[in-house]
Amino acid sequence: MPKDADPRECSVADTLDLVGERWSLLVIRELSYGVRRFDRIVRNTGASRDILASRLRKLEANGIIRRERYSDHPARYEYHLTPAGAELCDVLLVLMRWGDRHLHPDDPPVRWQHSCGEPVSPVVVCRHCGGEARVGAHSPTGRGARTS
Amino acid sequence: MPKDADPRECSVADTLDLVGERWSLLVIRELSYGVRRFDRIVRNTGASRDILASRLRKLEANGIIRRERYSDHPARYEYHLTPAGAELCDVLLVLMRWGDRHLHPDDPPVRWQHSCGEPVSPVVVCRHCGGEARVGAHSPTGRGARTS
DNA sequence: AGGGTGGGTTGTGTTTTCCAACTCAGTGGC
DNA sequence: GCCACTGAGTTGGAAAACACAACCCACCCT
Repeated sequence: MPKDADPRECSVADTLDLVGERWSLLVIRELSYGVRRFDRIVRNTGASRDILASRLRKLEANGIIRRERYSDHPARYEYHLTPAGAELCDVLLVLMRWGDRHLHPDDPPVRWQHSCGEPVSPVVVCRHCGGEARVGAHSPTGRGARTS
Repeated sequence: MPKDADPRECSVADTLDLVGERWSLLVIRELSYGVRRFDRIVRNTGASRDILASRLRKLEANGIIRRERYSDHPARYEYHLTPAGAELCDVLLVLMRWGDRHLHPDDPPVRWQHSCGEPVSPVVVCRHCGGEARVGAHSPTGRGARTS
């Protein structure tokens, strides 16, 4: 951190401290697809095995994933999302939507079917009024709200 | 990339290639707060100056931010979100909500006031039916949809 | 006995990132 | 004129993160 830094207090930054390193969100993506085993996660993400091992440890330490033994002798584990981890799927969905729109406008690599029968097309809305929400639409308040 | 890797085709991964490096999303956060100048972004994010310079170049090259000269002699620039960049604010909002819930349950560092008068509390919904959307609720289809 | 799978760890490089210090062209004070 | 300050970077050297093949161990199958 440079000496002249005075970082904004911010939940975005704090969340990224937990899941913002390379591969972490892709691990969560794999778990959300139902892929639970080390080797499969390596194959599907492209992360190297040592880094993946360390990411899994960190995510587990922070209560985002849970390790479950499915065999003793030899010890074998599967990884699952905790409820807190599952809430991060929102983030994936919004990232996916941006990439679908801006990087694959004609053929999204994956579609999720929503319970309404349509492919999911996620929007972020205000839970109070249902209107679209966007950072910057109005002014922020609170400890981290400085605008310069 | 390990030899046995066969990474999933995925818009999440492709989006993270553009904005997933450390500091990139915090740069976008600062621009969304109306902070536009190099030194202020350094101060508010805590990124080092060289890394910030390289992130700004990359984001500009990918059409997420735009550089605008506000002084000649000496040349001085401000940074702005492009429309594509502004759409990434959704991601920030969802990350912020997760951090507010799980890391600052009692006192969120920042609140955004929505046009309805309430503080914004973002939810991700399906644009077709308005119901809550979540990855994993139903099965994926498409080129990147394998579940093992 | 030989090969394959699962879940890692180790050793050894390569690449990023960090941070202070420096630059260069103005601006404001006195 | 002289000094300090600001803005927007760039540079050099050290530290941290990352990559990748190779190894390990214990089962399982044939």
